[in-house]
Amino acid sequence: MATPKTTPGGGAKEKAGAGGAVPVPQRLMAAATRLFSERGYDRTSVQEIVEAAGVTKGALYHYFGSKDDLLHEIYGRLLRLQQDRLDAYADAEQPVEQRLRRAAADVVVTTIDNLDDARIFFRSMHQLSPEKQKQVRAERRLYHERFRDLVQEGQRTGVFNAATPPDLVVDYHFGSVHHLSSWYRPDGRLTPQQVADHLADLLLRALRP
Amino acid sequence: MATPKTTPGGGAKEKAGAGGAVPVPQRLMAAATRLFSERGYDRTSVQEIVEAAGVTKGALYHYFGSKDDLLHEIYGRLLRLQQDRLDAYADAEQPVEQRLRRAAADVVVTTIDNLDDARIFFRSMHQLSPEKQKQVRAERRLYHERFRDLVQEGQRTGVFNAATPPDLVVDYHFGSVHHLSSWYRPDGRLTPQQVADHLADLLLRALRP
Amino acid sequence: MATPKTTPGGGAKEKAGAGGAVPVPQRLMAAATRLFSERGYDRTSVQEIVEAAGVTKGALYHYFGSKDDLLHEIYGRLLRLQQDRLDAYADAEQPVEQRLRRAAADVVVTTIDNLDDARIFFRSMHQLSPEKQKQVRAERRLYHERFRDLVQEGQRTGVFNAATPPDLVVDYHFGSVHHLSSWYRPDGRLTPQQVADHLADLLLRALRP
Amino acid sequence: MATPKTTPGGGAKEKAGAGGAVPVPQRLMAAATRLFSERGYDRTSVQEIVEAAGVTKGALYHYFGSKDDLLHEIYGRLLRLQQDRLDAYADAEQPVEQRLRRAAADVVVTTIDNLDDARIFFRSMHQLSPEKQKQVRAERRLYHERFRDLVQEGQRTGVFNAATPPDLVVDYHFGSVHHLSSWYRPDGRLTPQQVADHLADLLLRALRP
DNA sequence: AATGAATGAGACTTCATTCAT
DNA sequence: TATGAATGAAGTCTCATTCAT
Repeated sequence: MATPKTTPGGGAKEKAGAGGAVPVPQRLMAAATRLFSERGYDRTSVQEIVEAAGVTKGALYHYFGSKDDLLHEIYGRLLRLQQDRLDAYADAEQPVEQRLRRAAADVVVTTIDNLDDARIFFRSMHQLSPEKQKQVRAERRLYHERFRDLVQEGQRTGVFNAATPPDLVVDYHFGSVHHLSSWYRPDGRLTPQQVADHLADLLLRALRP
Repeated sequence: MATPKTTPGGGAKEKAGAGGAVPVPQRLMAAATRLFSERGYDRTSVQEIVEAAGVTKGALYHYFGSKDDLLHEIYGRLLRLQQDRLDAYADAEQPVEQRLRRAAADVVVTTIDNLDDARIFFRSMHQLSPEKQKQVRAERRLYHERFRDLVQEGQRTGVFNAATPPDLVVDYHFGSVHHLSSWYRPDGRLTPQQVADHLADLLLRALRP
Repeated sequence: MATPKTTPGGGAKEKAGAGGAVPVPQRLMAAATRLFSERGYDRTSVQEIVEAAGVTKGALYHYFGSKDDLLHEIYGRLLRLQQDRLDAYADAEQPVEQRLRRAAADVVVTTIDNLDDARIFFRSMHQLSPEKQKQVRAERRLYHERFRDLVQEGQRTGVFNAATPPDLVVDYHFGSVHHLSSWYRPDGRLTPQQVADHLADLLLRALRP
Repeated sequence: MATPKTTPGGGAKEKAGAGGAVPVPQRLMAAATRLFSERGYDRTSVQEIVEAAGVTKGALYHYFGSKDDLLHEIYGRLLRLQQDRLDAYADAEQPVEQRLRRAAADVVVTTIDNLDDARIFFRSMHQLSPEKQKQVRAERRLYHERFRDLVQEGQRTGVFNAATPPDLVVDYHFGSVHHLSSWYRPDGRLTPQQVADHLADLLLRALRP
């Protein structure tokens, strides 16, 4: 694998002259994200991606080792984003109740803001190559555990109802987060923030002692 | 299109002589269900299905109009099952609190009992042909509305907290139901009934006034 | 892999009506043999093979699992032929001198008669998949050993000069056999039988005590 | 086409400062030789060659006009070497019997010492461009004829058996030389010199009157 | 009721080579 | 002297479906 295949889009070399020209790797990622989200990974051909990005197949394979790699990059982008945000909320100096509420609401807003990524995530994960899947799952587990620790802390300190196993509580909340990409429409009645507040409320109410 | 393609497996014509032989359409459905669940709809070839069912391609196309039809049948099977059960719980003569709790728990157990069907449902819906997808969505909406009406009834009568829009409550719960196929393992610590009770508890607690 | 992929061309079902129609698998083998010999395995595309055979790519992959399989079949055909003939000569009731001479001459004639197969054999063996290569090598080794045993027998009984290790004698002779496909031209001065007699003479003279 | 493409590696311009650094053209030739021998010409990509040599594609195309050129260079190197050695042996002041024996043995040792080159030679010649192939064949013919003249001389003077056409004798011997790259292993029981002596013995014995 | 040979379009990927820098 | 992004053609193989039997 040639060098550029590792961190596509990392460099800042843009086409001279065209001030706002978006670099090829980014164009490819954007096209792939939209298409994967619209019609699914398997139903999107490499040909369609490169046409949408305005490049040739050779260019795609210059930057990405495989179609699978594109999917992996999309995952990585979302995972890093969400992990960073969760860490920030979890590390805050606040009562656990507030930390959990904010983290729970934030992941909803972030998911809605990146609804294409999210839809791809929940729908196409099993289409990743086994080894990449393993890697993604491992990162996902870290995220889950961080979230679970918040629940656990609240239960231990008596702030939350301890009747439900904390792992199950996390899956409960993330079920509703995953589900967002199935029903949320940007033109619907509720803003992302409103949805987030409602879902966080439901979670916190469910955890009241 | 030959006659049997309309309601495959409906008739009881089994291979003469072989008392317990499973009819071909059922064998095909079972094989397709397992394979679609394991590796996804697009990654399962018709050839693999017929091999797993022990028949030939001609036989499949004798009973089903297309690969797509198999998927549609799996959906129909699950949808009918869940709609029937929900109707029974919703029509019961009990306080709305109990009716909702039982319906919410039951759909969890039913989903776990049919985890392959459920996984296919949440993962491959967008691979159905547009018209079949429309039909499935319409049936799904009926189901959703029936469930929502229970929530609404409780909110109207003051039994449930009315702070959250009832549609959102339904999506909240069904998010966690969909998510089951991503994490539930039959060999895990919790039985289906225990998971169902926990999730119903969380829902009911979230709805406390 | 579907059934027909195992022994292509085994069945005798020919196109009704066309009395002398050659079955598809044979047509494919013949086209592949000619093309592989002419321009090498890697330089021959599947497209070219099916065009030469007058069928479609789908048909090729119906009968053969891969391009590699075609090559393997060509090998199998030649190996079986040569092994059978060597066995017949080696088992004959004759002095070892005559048995070796006849076997040595026969393999020359057979090689010339199947010069395309032979050229493919010596040129493209390393393009077989590793496991098929292993299998071919094993069969080849049996052939080599059978031939070597003849040399050894003559050396033990004093009929042949024992100065050279018998394995080396075999490689010596088969080197010249392999080389035939590099220089022999059907329109040259010597008939296959004449070449065979000369090469067998050289071998036998080299083995004189 | 830039100047250096004609005689790559001929100049002695090495990287200033790095005393023992091997010049780029040589590094490329060495890498190509190893890879072509290991996996064949067509199966070796330009990318692999430049990676193995530690340079980039641009560098390769700076020194060589094409991938094909690399192959041609390898041929040229071996051909020049062998022609020079044969000339030396053939011109020696010795009885023809000794001159032939020494030449025959020497080509065996030289071939074993350059087994990668030899393997490439006998396996990938047909992958050269037609015109380069013609050129190589012409040089090869000169070599063959020089060798044949030795045989002929011996036959004319009665030192060798004249029963076999001299061209055939040459092909006979060179068949076994070509074949070396198929079976000789450096870790085997026989040293290059021993193999050479055995093969020369066989040839000379086959030529006894 | 069922077979299985055959189709033909389209899938992902590789690669030698060029060219602006 | 050397880079490496980009090309574009060609490569092997898969697959849902049809149809004569």
